[in-house]
Amino acid sequence: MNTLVDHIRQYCVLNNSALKSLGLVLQKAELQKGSYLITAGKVCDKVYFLQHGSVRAFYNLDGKEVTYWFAFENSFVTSYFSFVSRKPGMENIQLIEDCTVWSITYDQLQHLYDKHKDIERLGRIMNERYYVMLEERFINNHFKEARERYDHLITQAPHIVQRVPLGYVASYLGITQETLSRIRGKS
Amino acid sequence: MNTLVDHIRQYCVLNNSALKSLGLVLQKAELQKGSYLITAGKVCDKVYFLQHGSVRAFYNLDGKEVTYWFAFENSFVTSYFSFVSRKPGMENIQLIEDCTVWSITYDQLQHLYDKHKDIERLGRIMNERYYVMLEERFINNHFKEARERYDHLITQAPHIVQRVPLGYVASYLGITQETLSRIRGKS
DNA sequence: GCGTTTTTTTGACATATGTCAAATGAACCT
DNA sequence: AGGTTCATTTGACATATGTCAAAAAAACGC
Repeated sequence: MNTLVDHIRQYCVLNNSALKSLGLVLQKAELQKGSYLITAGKVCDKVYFLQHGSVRAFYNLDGKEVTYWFAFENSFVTSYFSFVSRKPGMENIQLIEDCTVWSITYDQLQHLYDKHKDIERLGRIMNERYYVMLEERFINNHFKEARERYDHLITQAPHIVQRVPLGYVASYLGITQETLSRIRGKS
Repeated sequence: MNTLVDHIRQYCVLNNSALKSLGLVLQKAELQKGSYLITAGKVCDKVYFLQHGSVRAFYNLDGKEVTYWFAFENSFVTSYFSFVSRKPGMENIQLIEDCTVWSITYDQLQHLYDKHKDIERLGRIMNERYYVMLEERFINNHFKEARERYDHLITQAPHIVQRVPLGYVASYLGITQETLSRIRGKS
């Protein structure tokens, strides 16, 4: 759990009482490549912290799997829309590699929010940070050509290309696998 | 200020003490079409609540203005990245119509966060909601064709097409003005 | 109402990306 | 090592969208 605590410290400092409450509810799990954290059509009931491994989130769009983000060690993972709105989501989150995760349920988290102002603050700040990351991604993808998006990816997040099958990466960049293959061939 | 208070009530309930503190720091302003709330290269120091009117946010990319979102009455507006990270941003926010706005500075807001758990919670919940909205937009734009994006826009947010010049809408959809014009011609 | 400016549409053509099918290459299992 | 599966590349062609220039339409000021 120390990796998680270290990670949280980057966002804000929690007092000991908050840390202790958090420690009491966190559940550790080791999961296998290919299994799912969340599947479409269900209400997402947990937030996960990824200690080791990687996952992808994908939609089914017109019968095709459309991967739209990845997460790696030291990040939080959930089906954001579903978790926040308490409605069934459209997304699936699947392990790309074997993972070690820590999880907390929605009710547990709300209880921590009520009980500890520090944790409410942590939630507020984390939401801010994750918003900024999504915004950056949005701007990059929306206004640049496929080639530029790929170049940006290999400089900003080379681990994605290294650890993720090409088909998923293409989908992530919003292009077909063939186009990505051709872009790579010319670099 | 009542519109703002009503709006906030959609997210969560504030106790009277928090509401009073909020009322003490909010500044009202009437601004003219064409003027700017925020310009590129500066650290954004305020969050605005838009009571009347509309604004657009745009980047300068290779000498071209690229509009990437709009806001209308009853919504919050800021240069999210810059406001949160306290760094200069790349974005400009300009009034499309005359506006009535309420504003609060970064320091004032942090002070309210410290003083009132209710307001910390409001911040946390608002961040969640705005994240979900951005995510929805991201998914729509990233994985659908221009035509579908436009159709989605006129059903989900017809006021945008009605109140905003076509060039800005095209940019928002990630296409050129000519392409948008042709799409409209065929519907 | 009339000229001026801004916004939107249209045309001709260039380019980027998608689609489908097949070939190649890599990983995996026994 | 050989066969099987899965991942990636290549080819030929279709289509969507961009670019540049000009025309048409709408909004604006006097």
